This record gives sequence, C-alpha cells and structure tokens, in this order.
Amino acid sequence: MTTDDEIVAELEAMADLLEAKDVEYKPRAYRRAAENIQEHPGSVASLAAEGTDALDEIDGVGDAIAAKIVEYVETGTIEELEELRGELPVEMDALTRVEGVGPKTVGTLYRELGVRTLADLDRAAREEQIRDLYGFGPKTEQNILENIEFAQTARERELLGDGRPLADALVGYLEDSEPVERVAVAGSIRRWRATIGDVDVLVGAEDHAAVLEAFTDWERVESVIESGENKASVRAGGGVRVDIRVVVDAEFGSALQYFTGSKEHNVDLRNYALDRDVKLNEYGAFDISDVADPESDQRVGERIGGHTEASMYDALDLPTIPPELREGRGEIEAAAAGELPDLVTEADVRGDIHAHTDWSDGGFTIEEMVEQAAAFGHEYLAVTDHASGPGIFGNTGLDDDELIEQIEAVEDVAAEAGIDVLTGVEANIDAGGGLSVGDDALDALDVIVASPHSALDADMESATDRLTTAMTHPAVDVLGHPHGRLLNQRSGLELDITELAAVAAEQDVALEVNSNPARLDLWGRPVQVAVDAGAPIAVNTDAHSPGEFANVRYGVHTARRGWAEPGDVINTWPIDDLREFLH
DNA sequence: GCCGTTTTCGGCCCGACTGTTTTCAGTCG
Repeated sequence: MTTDDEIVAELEAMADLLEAKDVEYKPRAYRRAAENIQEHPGSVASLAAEGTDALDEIDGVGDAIAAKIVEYVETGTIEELEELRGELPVEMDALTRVEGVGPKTVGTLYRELGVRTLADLDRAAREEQIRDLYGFGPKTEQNILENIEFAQTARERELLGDGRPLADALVGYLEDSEPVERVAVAGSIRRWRATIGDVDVLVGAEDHAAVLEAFTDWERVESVIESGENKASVRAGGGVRVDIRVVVDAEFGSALQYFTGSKEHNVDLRNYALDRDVKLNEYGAFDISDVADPESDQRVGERIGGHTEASMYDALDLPTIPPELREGRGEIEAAAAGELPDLVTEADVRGDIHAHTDWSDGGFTIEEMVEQAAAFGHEYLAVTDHASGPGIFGNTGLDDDELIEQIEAVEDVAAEAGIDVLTGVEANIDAGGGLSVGDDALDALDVIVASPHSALDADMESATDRLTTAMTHPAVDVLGHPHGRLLNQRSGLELDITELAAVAAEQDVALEVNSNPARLDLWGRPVQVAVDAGAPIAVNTDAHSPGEFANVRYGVHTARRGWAEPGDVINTWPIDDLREFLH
C-alpha cells in the first residue's frame, strides 16, 4: 500500500529533476504540493484511491499533480518522473546532501563529468576535474571534497530534545557576552517542532564582528562552516549545524519574526501585508501606500514596526501569533478574526498521569518518583507501570496479581506524600484491540493508559480499528503514544486521526501527547484534529526517572502546536475534576 | 504547475553568503 511519505518523496524527486533541467516555477509548485501533503491530517493516498477530484481539497495540488498522484497510487510509478530519471540517472538525494550541492549542480556534474553517485563525486573532486567546469573553481571543488564525508555520515534531522538544550546553552553564553544587546532562539526550535534541521539564534548588537567572534569562540563549536559580516554557521554539540544572525537592535523584532518562520507562515503574512499596503521583511514593517516602487529598497516607505516582534503583527492590526502556531494552517485568518486560541502553558499543568517505577522498567522507587513529582511542582502523579503482554520484553511488565499488589504499595506512599497519588497501569493493546490486563485489575486501578507496543506495521484501516476498539473498552482513560513512533527510528502506525478523534470524544478517552522527545506522539497536526473534534488531551511525560518530569515542556509546546487550550488538557484540571473524568 | 479582492493569464518571497562569472548563479534558510 502506498504511503503519503512515498508520494511526498516522488513529488520532491520531480521538483529536484525539473530544477536540474533549469525548468522555472514548476519545482516550486511540486515542492509546495509535497509540503501540503505532508501536513495533511488524513491519508492522501486513500484520497487518491477515490480519484483526482478527491485531491481538490489539498492546497497546491491542481489537475496535473493530482493526476500524477493517482497514477502513482494505481501503478506504483509516475511515467513523467521515470522519464526524467532516465535523462538524469543520479542518486539525487545522496548528492544534494552535500553542503553547497543542489539539484542544478548535480545536473551540471552529470552532464559534464557523468557523476551519478557520491563515490563518483568524490573521485571527480580528487582528480581535480570539477575546477575546470564553467562556474566552478578550485574553492568549490575543495568544499565539495570536505563536505562529502559529512554527507556520508549525516544523520537525519536532530531531535528537539537535543537541539533545544544546545540552543538554550548558546543563548546563555551569548547573554553574558559583552557586545550582545538582545538574543533569542529562532527557527523551528522556537516553534517547538519535533525535529529540527539546525539551531537558529538571533542577536541584536552594534558590533557585529565582535558578536560573531564570540560565537565562533564558543567552547562547544567544533568547526566553522561559514562566517560573513552578519551571519555565521558552525557545527557544535556533536555535528549539529548552528546558525547565528546578527542585526542592529532596532531591527531585532522584525528579524526575529522573519527567522522564526515557518516559511509558509511568512509567505502568507507577507501577502496579507501587501494586500494592506504594508511591506514586511527582516528589516521591519513599512507603510508603502505612498510609495511608487516598493521594490526600490529594502527599507522603503514609512517604518511602522520592527523593534519588537509584536510591533510587526501590530502593524497589520493583528495580535502576536504564538510561534507554535506559525505553520501556515489558518493562524493569520484566526488572528484577524480575533479567534486565536488561549494556548495551554507549562504553568497550567497540575500533574502527570503516565509514569513508571522500578516495579517495571523504571529506574526509581514509587517513593522517589512521587517525591520528585512533588518537588517538580505537580499536585498529583499516577503510577502507571507496564503490564506484561505483547511488546513488553521479559518479565519487566506486571501481571494482574502484581498490579493488585502494587495498589497497596502506592497507597502507602500516598498516605505520606504531599501530593495526590493515583494507582494505574500502562496496558498493552494487542493486534486485535484487546487489553493485556484483566477486568478485575482494571476495575481496581484509578488510571488506565492503553498503548500500542507491538504490531506497529499494520495498515491504516486495521490500525485505526485496533485503537478504536481499545478505546471503546469502558475502563480505558488514556490512549498512550497512539502511533508508537520513535523519531528517526520508526514511523509507527499510520492512523486515521479524524476517526480516532471522533471515537475519543465520544468515549471520553484522552489522547496522549507523550512528552518524551524521542516520541512526541501525538504531535501538532493530529492534536489540532483531536482538539477540533472535542477529544480530551493528556500531556504526559511517560517518565522512567524523576529527571524526565521536566520533559513536560516538550509535550506542552507540542500541544500548543495543536492549538490546545488548558480546558482541552485533562491534567491541567484540579484532581477532583480529573477523578470524575476517570472511568 | 498553481492560483485568483491583480481572477482564465501573468505572475510566483526575498535576502545573505560564497565563489567565481567583472555583474551573477547556486544554495540556503
């Protein structure tokens, strides 16, 4: 069965090959279509099975691309793409992973030197064949040679959980640096995307050279990729690309808005501004109603915003849109209509209802976990150790007798604890949607988290059936990490999230936002579908040690990416309201 | 190839940096 990821990959391949042929505009159209398919909540492959008309609802997909998607779903290939591949039979993905090598360079190197693979590229560079090509030189050849090695070992995108602490450390370092006036994290980290391509940091200062020098002198910098007058890029913290941009303080707000992105949000916002005779760029917001040629200068017309980020949105009579919402998913329209959500915050969270102890695979006792949850500021904690069953190795999971036995142990701790402690279990959902825990044990426990841990390769329809069957069990309170994905490792189940959300709302089962940075499951778009459907959300850490309670920030910001308000999140509720919710 | 308060054709975000090509192309974000 065709997956959406495959469709996206095919469309991106079209874009790359067309770009290599110097075709104008079409590459952008294919990329835009690919991005929108990636963002689409339901399965686009399933839509395509209904024919081209069903694809109408996807932005950027017109007749031609719709026909290609249907062709791919029905036949497994796109004829035009295969023809392009025949004309340029190269390992495009591998070659463009080399820093500084894009599709056009790949096209030239193939036509002139017959380069098809990274090994060919390496040989051509070593034999000094590249430097003689028009538009190339010794420096380009040398850069390619140096960047091939990194491309060969390049990881996928970094986890937010790795990039965010690195960004925080850099900001702390720069704040203490003399020439720096203002500093902020920008880019996808500021929007709290689950994975990030690089770390972006913005600085406001007068002496740009001094800031860049301080930056490249940072002890965690491993190598400098490039360094100009206003920006620099390095590898730091184990090969992570870190970009810094320095602007004058007066333009810090406009630069922060610009470099926070997303690209889609900024394109939408620029167009929204142009409709109102306002030009937006990284230097400010400018009233161009009396300007004959808005293209004549970067800073043209009357300056009406730029010192702060809020001033940029204010120039358009919009409230400041939280970074987590800036994904081009209707946030500008919502802001214009005064309908932005009042997003959940870290301070709203009162407790965690998914955590493990040394009774299963956690590393700490019930007492230690409860004590540290209280120290973290939680008002309550649910102890939900693994049940034995499919997907749980060895005897780390608890059987029904052990779960009943654990109740007493939890209650003993609860009696001495300063916070409320709930009993519970993380039950496994078997391939048919059944639970790995008997009804007697389920009835005796406060919180039932049901999670998929096995059979994570089923097709969408049976996977969705499986989880909705589990949610229909009267004891289940929370559906844990619904997809079972592990970022950069496995994609997990493909789910019809609209169907899942409808059942969750009807059965009063909370869908989990698992805060573990390797999971972040659910994530932004599915959360938004769930919230729209009125399904409750639970932001849990799935902590196996006390230190992991702090991961809740990743979960909260992920829930914010799904437009969740405090009322949508059951563990922001007071304990009495939560107990009433539990089945 | 897509799209529309510039609407069925004619536009498509835009700027920094690098390297090389002396006026710009490619890449990147």
